[in-house]
Amino acid sequence: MKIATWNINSARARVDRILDVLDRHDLDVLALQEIKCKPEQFPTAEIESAGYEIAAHGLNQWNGVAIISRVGIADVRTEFTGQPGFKKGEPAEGELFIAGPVEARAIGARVGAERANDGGLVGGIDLWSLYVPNGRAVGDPHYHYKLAWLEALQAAKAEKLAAKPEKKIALVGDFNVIPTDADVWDPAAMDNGLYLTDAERAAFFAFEDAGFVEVSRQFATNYTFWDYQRLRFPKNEGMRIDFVYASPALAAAAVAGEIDRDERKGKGASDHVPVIIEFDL
DNA sequence: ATGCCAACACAATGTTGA
Repeated sequence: MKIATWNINSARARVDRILDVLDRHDLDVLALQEIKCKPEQFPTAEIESAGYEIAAHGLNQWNGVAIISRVGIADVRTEFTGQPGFKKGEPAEGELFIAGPVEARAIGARVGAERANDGGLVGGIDLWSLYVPNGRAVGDPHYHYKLAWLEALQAAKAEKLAAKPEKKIALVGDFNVIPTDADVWDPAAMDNGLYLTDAERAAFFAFEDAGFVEVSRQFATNYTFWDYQRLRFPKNEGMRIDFVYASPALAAAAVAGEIDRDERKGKGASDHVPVIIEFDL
């Protein structure tokens, strides 16, 4: 099964690129982030015509996540257990951010499963398409929201994995964290060190402590994001912030992978490129 | 080469992102 994750930066503005990536890489499943629309605005007809089913979650023009699959989509969830929300404003004394409505930053579904006679699902992967909050600036309420969001995700998924260690779980998406200094062209260029702080990195690597394995790094070394500004792509001044965490049972099945750097070329590219993993399933 | 920010809502700019 071939799975990819891609921060698309508007699904409506890049329908042709989505269709091209599905076809070119022969993808079974594509997890998207930043679809920037509501489900009813999503380019459903075009993608269904290519033979895929869609589960999309978007509340407004911000954020939004989706899963596209030609191997089935079942048991769709639009938030994870304990997912924090956010509200603008000055936090009260002793608070780091104001809890508010849960944003459209996570969608989970079982893909590639069979339907048993009793109606239950057998096999497949519990796949989550995730768009981690950016954080805006170190110390900003959005930054604390980002850390809380990652910690809540890690806690929720660590619990699931501990309860069923043989489960195939994939946590894929835009983590908005630069895990090591090798994952950015110049660590000193980052505003206030955002994406690089010890707290962000600890939150990122906590998934490993829970048993998850980041499976893209063994197959690919290049960046996944290049800013639109300042010739970042032609100069290859990028960042690696999109990842595929797999539970042990799933990670063992990873046989190939790539980061589709060419997808950043040309007019109308997203600022992120797809990260693709093939599982022997 | 791959090229100098883009998408959205809304109706001129403002918000957001990384």
